[in-house]
Amino acid sequence: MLDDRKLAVLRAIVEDFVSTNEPVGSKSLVDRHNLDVSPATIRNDMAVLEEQGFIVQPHTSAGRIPTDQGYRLFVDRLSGVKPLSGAERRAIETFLAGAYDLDDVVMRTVRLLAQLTRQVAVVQYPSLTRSTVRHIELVPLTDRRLLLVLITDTGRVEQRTVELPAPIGEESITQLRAVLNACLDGRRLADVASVVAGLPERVSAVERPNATAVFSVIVETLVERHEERVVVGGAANLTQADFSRGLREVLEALEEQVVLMRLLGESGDQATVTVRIGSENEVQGLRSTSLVATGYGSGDQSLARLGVLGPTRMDYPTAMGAVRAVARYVGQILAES
Amino acid sequence: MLDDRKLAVLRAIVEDFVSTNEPVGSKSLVDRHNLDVSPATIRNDMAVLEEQGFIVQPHTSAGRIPTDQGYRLFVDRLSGVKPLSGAERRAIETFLAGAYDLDDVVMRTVRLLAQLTRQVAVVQYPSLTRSTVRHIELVPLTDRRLLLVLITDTGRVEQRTVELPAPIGEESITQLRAVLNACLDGRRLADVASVVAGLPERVSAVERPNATAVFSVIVETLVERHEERVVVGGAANLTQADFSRGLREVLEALEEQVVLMRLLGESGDQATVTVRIGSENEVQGLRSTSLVATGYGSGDQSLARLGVLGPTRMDYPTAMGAVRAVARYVGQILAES
DNA sequence: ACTTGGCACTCAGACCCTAAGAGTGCCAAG
DNA sequence: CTTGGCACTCTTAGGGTCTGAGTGCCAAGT
Repeated sequence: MLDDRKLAVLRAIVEDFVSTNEPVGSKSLVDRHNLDVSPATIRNDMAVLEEQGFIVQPHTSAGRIPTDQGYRLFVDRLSGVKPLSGAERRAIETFLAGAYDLDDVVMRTVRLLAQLTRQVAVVQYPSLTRSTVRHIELVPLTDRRLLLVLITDTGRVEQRTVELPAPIGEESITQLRAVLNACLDGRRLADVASVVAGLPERVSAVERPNATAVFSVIVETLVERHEERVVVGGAANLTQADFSRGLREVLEALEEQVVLMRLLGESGDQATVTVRIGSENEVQGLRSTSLVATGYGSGDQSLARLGVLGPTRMDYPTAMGAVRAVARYVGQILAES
Repeated sequence: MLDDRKLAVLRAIVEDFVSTNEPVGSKSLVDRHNLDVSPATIRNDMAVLEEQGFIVQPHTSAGRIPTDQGYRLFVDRLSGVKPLSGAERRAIETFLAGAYDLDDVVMRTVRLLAQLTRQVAVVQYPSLTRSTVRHIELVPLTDRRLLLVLITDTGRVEQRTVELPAPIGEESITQLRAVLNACLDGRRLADVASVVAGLPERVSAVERPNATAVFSVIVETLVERHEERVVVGGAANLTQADFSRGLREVLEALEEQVVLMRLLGESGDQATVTVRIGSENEVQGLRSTSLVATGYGSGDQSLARLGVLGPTRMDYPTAMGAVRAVARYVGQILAES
C-alpha cells in the first residue's frame, strides 16, 4: 500500500521539515529533491500518507509535517545511522582521552554529546549492580558514627554515614573492616545483599548490634537505594526548539532523577541505538520530545545508558550516529581504566 | 534631593512592578498605596526619579519600571529582609533534617531554595581548603595504578586515580598509606601542600618514585584543582520570567562551573546576604539577572556560598529571607555531622 | 491504473487603518 | 509645593482586506 515513491516522499518530507522547520508542500518537494513527477502526483501520495497517519497539515492548505508515526517509519525503514566525520571521531577521542576520573568521564561525555548533537545530553552513571566491590573502608567520625566508603572496580565511590547503636572502638572497626573486605572484595554488587545476610554470625556477639547497623546501610546503599545518577547537559539547546511554553515541563522533567531513570530505563535493547519518539514516551511532560539512546559499557556487558533528548523534529540519523560513536568510545575508555 | 515621599514612590513602584510585571503609572500608584497626594504630584516625583536614573519608561507614555540602580536603592535602603513564615521554617527544618550524606545535604538544599523562592538555586559545595583531612585510602587497581580516596571532616570524598612509574606491591602500599595518614590526618587542607612537600624523605629510596607520584596527585587534587563544585537547581523557574531570547544565554552560563564559581565568588561579604543586580554582574550573559547570595558554614567560619538567581524583577525581600534562613539551617546541619 | 495540468477554494499571515485607553508633561491657579 | 485641567503621545486591540502558498478534485492524457 506504500510503494517506493510514497516512502521517498515521506523521507523527503521528514528531511525538509527537520532542516527548515516549516511545513513542506508538494511544489517545494519536487523542486528540492529530484523526483521526476509532477506536484499533483505528490499531492496524491501525500493524501494517502496523511490518511495512514504519517503526516498532517497544521491547518487546511499548508504543507505537511510528519507525525510521531511518520518519524517512526522514517527511523525504522527510511534512514540509517549517519556515521561521524573523521574530524568528529578524532574530537571525541581526544576529548574523552583526557579524563582522569569516573566523574570526569561522565562529565566530559555529557558535554561532548550535547555539543555534537546540539541537543540535551543524558548520561547515566555506570550501574552499580553490574560492577564488583573493590574495597570497603570504614572511617570513624565520632564514637557513635562511621563513614562508610565503598569503592567499585569501575572507579565509582559510594559514601554513607552510619549511625551506631553503641559506641565503637578502633579495634572493633579494624576487625569489622577486615571481615567486610574478606567477604565482599571482588563480589558483584548484585550478590552483596545475600552475602551480607550471612555476615552477622562472623562477628562476636558484643559487636553484633554495631555490625548489623553497618551491614544494613551497605545493603541499603547498594540495593534499595540503587538510585543511579543521571547527569544532564546542554539544556540551553532546548531554547532553539519551539516548545512554546512546554519548555517549563521539559526542564522540570530533566531535574527529576527518577523521571530520567525511567526514561532511559524503558528503552529496551542494550546494544543497539533505540529511539523513542514523542508520544511513545511514557513520561508525561516529555511527550513532545524524542530520545535517542543506547547502552554503553566496558567489554561486552552494558553498564548503563546514555543518549540525547530533543524535539521530535530532530535529525535522527546524525543523533543516532553521535550516540553510537560516543557510547563506543566511552565503553573503550572505561575498559582501559 | 530625594525626600521621603520620593523614596516611598520608588518603593511602591518596585513592589508593584515586581508583583504585576507591568509598568506602573501615577494613577494606579495612588490607588493601590494610600499616598494621600494627587497623581500629578506623583508624576513630578517620578520625573525626578527618572532624571536620577532610578526608573525608566519603556516607551513614551507608559508607566515606569525600575532600573538596576532603582532596585539597588530599594534593597539598600527601602526594604528589609522578609523573615519566613513559621510553616516555611518548619518545612526547611524537616526537609534538611532527613539528609544522610553531604551530597544529599547539597541536593536537598538546592531543591529547597528553588522551591522556596521559585528561582534558580545555586549551591557551592563546602570548600575543601577550610576542612581537614580525616582519612586517606589507597586501593590498588592494577600493579601500576592506584585509586586515591581522600575523606574530609565535612564528609566530602575526593577520588583520583594515580598512574605509577613502577609496579607497586601490597606491602609498599600499606607503608605509604601509613605514612600518609600519620602525617596528614587532622591537617587543614590548606596546609597539606606544605606538609606533603616534606614527605619524600620519609620513604625509602626505592619507593620514592611511586610515592612522589601519589604525593603530586594529592597536591593537585587539593590545591591546583580546587574546582569546588556548584550545583544548580530549579532551572525550570526561568521560564516564567520573560527573558525573551536571553534565556539561552542564562542557561548556558548555568552550565559552566567556572562561571558559577566566579559569580558566587565575586560577591564579597561572607556573613551577610549580598545582592548583585543586573548589570552589576560581571558575568556576561547574566546581565539581566540578579543574584542573592550568602556564605554558609558550620560554626563561625564560612565554608562556601549559596544563593538564588533570578530576573532583576525579583522579590528581593523574600529571596533574601529564604537565602538567609536556608544558609543558617544548612550551617547547623553541617555542624552537627 | 497511474499521471498530469487546470482550476476553484481555503486559510494563515501580513498589512493598514482606526479607536480606545493609559499615561505623560506642562501650565496656571490654589 | 500641590493640584486639576488639558493636549499630546504611544501602544494595543480589533477589524477589514489582500496575497500567496498549498490544497483537493476533475477531466484528459499516457
